Amino acid sequence: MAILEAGLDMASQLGLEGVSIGSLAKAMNMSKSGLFAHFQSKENLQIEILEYAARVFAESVIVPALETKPGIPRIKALVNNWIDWTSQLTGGCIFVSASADYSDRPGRVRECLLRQQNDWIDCLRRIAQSAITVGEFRKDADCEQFAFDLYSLLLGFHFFDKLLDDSETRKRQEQALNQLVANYQ
Amino acid sequence: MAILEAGLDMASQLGLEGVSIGSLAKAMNMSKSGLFAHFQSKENLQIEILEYAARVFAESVIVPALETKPGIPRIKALVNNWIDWTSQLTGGCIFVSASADYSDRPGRVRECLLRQQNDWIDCLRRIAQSAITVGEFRKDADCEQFAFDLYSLLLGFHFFDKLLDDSETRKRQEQALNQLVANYQ
DNA sequence: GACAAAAACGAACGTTCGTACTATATTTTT
DNA sequence: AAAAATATAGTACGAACGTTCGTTTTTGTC
Repeated sequence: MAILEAGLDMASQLGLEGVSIGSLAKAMNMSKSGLFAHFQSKENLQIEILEYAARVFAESVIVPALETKPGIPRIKALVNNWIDWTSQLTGGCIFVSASADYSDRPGRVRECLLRQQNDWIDCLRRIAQSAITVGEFRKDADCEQFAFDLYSLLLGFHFFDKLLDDSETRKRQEQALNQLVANYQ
Repeated sequence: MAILEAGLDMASQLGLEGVSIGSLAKAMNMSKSGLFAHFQSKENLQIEILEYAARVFAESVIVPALETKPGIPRIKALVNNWIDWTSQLTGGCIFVSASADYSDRPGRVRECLLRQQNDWIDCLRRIAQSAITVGEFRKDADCEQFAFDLYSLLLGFHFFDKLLDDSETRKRQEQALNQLVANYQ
């Protein structure tokens, strides 16, 4: 849906909480009430934006990575896709900003986000597991720890890339990823 | 100032943008206009909260770490102080959430935050440098890279600790830190 | 105790927020 | 072609937003 696409773009700039019915309606050349009728509350709108983002994320980050050869190539593909995904969005990764915003704001939006992020961590863990299976990671490698390490790296990249305008961030990320992978071989 | 302390607490839960003059006044048992008179705009309030947070951060995270023996003990002290700082705040680290919120919101608040975060990265870099000086890091260790790696680790910890309620996060962070330090020895 | 300065107050400004109704087009189904 | 379902628009609402104003209360100094 076009509304959700515009909502996602707006949320990436201003955060999920910054998407107001009025401003989104204006961006869509619609009346407030006309747009509001599609969702029945702001909370529903936020959740639908989040779920739309998850669909885009899955098909542009996860699916293409899973089509790559398991092991280190798949890991690098996933990382590159993730970085492409964040630079595609105007403001930044909606899941990163929402995670900061909703860490202490109970409700259905938080629950939705939590479910999604748990799925994402699971995905990272499984990719490490497949690297073990094909023999590129040590047999006793800690997949949970790998998920923690890799997501930390991505979050760090996101911070340096979006807030600071450090031209060397991409190189830093590549070096960190190489070191990370080496630690598990 | 007591207002800034309450403002910092509120900002850690709701983000800097979520601190409204009215709600902060209510929390302080003051009138909106009485509180407003202290600052002359919301932007000023946000900046003063940010600078107050930086003062608290400096004296509770950085200063005690600098009193520790340079090298790995100082690094570990800094990390532990940082974690204490984040768990001290109700919601989460104000700098983390503000970095996500203001990555694409130009203005004086963003400039202030950017200055502070650059200082913080500098601090991480210097701590790596002092580890080289005392001979605990390789002579050719890349201090910039270390700052990137360590802050990524802290951001990752913050994410796992605040959003997910993963009881093993602390252990994951310790293991990642040990690995990180080992990579630079 | 008088007096100036600083701090807090209550009321109102115009705007935007999310939400609730009702009415009019547009599309789909029968 | 009629009927039903869907989408958009219009208007209004109470509340909260940041901000301004003039007034009162508190504080410190002589």
